[in-house]
Amino acid sequence: MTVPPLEAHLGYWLRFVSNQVSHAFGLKLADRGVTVAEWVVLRELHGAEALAPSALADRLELTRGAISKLAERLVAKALVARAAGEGDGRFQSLALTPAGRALVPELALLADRNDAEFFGHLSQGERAQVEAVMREILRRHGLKSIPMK
Amino acid sequence: MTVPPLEAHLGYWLRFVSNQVSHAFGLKLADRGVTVAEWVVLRELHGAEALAPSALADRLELTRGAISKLAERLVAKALVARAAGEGDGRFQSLALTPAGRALVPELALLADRNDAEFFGHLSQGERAQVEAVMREILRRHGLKSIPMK
DNA sequence: TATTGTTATACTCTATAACTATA
DNA sequence: TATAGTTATAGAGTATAACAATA
Repeated sequence: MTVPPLEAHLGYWLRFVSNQVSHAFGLKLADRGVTVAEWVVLRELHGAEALAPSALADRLELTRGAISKLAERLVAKALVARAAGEGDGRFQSLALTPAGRALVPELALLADRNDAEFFGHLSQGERAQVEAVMREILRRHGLKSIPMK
Repeated sequence: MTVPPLEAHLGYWLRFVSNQVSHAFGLKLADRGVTVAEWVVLRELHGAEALAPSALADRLELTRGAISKLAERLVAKALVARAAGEGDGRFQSLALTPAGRALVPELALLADRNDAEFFGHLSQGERAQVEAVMREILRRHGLKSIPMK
């Protein structure tokens, strides 16, 4: 029986490259004391006044438990502050602290730099095509909450 | 200061899609009692009589410790057998058991199916282009040991 | 009862470092 | 001393499930 090699699967290549890219980014972020998952939360909070943990969980497609743990770490680092939500007492509110708000643009530069390192050699067209393919895959799989802008 | 959204980075899309693809594959493999990392080791061993842990570590770009742990799990599942290497007594030899050898083609079908689910809608040309982009990135970053076939 | 959030637990994946055995 | 391998430890990332508070 003929077994296709690992490299026959596009999923293999994607996983390999994605791991490299994320790992390299993680090393850059580590200098600033945050992880990739934490960066994603910080960036998401930067776009809003405040968000409830459940709203974050929805947007990032993580469980509430996972968000809770990430939030705990970010609060410990004084980058995020917790507050009681208004009205319905079950809701919490997560918002960037001034330190967190100041940090996000710096981390964004690291993200830019990392992307440039791995994808900078591609033409605009190539980048757009890869992005289009990825968006289409997510769309087909009914993945919600990706801002299609 | 304007901060680019997460979606401005190709690395973000890659990570998102790659995680989805790997997770879906992981669910399929879980039915057969193996993980994605274990599958990669099994597939690698399928192409050879036997391999030393250090050879596997080189090919898969993992540490010897990581390989040791994966091998331990695969041995516990009776899919891989350990033997003493010949000559130099420091070397071990890892090889598929008959059960392991029989399982690999079945897992390969799952890999085919998973790839088809996520990438089947792409044209041959699109698939080839994405793969070419990924290979080029790995090449530029001096990543060794990817069989360029 | 249903929902929000936290906490406890667990597992994969991976790394680093200490250690053993062999060379 | 150098190399192959194992083991111990750790931490990120994530999930599920049990639980508390609120509705």
